[in-house]
Amino acid sequence: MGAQAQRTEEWADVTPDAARRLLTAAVEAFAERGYHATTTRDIAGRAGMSPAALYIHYRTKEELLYRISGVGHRLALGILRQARDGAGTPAERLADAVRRFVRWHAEHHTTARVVQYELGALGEEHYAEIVALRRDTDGAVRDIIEDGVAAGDFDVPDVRGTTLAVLSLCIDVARWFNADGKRTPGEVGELYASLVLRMVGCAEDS
Amino acid sequence: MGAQAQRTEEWADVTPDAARRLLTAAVEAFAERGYHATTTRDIAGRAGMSPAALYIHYRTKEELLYRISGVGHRLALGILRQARDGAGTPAERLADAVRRFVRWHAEHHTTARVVQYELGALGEEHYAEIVALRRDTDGAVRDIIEDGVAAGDFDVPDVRGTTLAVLSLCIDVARWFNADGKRTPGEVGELYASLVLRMVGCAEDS
DNA sequence: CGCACCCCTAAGCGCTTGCTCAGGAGGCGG
DNA sequence: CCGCCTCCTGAGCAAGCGCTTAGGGGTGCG
Repeated sequence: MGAQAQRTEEWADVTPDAARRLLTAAVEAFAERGYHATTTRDIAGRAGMSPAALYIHYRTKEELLYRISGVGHRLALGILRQARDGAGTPAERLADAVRRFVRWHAEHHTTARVVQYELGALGEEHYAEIVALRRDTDGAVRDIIEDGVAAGDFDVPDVRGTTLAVLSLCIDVARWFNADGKRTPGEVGELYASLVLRMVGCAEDS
Repeated sequence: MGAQAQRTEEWADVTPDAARRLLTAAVEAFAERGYHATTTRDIAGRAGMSPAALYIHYRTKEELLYRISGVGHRLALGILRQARDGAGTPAERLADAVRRFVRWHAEHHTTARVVQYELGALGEEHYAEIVALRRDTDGAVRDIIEDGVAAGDFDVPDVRGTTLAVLSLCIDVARWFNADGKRTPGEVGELYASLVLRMVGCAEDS
């Protein structure tokens, strides 16, 4: 699946068409240069429109970031919750969560970069809303690890610290992953799943 | 040791005094807001000077970032090389490297944030120079892991991937670490050292 | 056809940005 | 006292910023 197909799928429910084109253009630009170094003229230009067209669909440049951040965070949270609530042993569910979470960060690394590294540019209220989503993200991973500890499958002296480390490890994939590199998103997900199982002292590897 | 003492120690060899004040002001500002969102007026203001004073000591705003990035990368590389070339088993040396690398990222998290997350704002030539330093950083960690594998102490199927993951984990400390939080830099370093030993499949924990 | 509606553009406003430049304050050798 | 050197400031320039406004063209409905 090409990047184009990914994008239209990821933002499929954004209408009208021009608003979606502006959103995906903003994702690209923010990921490449960062929010503050991106101009509204650049975004509009990538979408094939004049700078003024942006303000018909979005009130400010910050609103674009907020929309992107919201969609991305809800998607990431959904992935982790689905893994947490799935069937299988805690080890299987943790591996599944990491595999899919990492895979998303690699496959959609442009979106993920904006989602994970540009939240500081959000306005105060929007920032607070996003931070709440991030707490839920943390909670989902912690739940799985606590299940594993309770079942006696994991050996984790510091649950909160280890949760933080696991999430940090996965998130940082968005920073270094390069689509032209030799690792596929699936391979990175597999590697990371096995590393994380080791981090929680899980007896058997999967 | 307070943040002030840390700063004067870290940048002790920058002279004259005004140039050092501007550098530390730039570190603070870049870490808080990011390079592009920081104005030269803000930097000069924090250093207690007029905007024009900045250009007596530095040719551009980018040169400030370059200087900070250079000092930071050389410091980080030094920490890892010292651990690599030290005495002890590969496990001891890897744990030492992670402990001190993470500790530095936590203690100097303002500097580290600039060093690790703002390199995209560097000019082309400066960027290439810094990327070379980062390759050396990767090499130092890989050396230790390869030693452990050769000695039969580590079980690492994918050395390059695991090296990448270990460094990524440590670097990301700069992003989330909060000086007001309940974990001290030393505690985080200790936790991360034990997690990394598990990642490399090291038989005994230290 | 007439007209309202939506989507878009050309032009530009007010402001901030990185950076420059002429000149002033203070120390120091003669 | 002078003249020089170092370090710094006040004022400001050209360019680029986010965003606004007045108006044009296409489409669908009566």
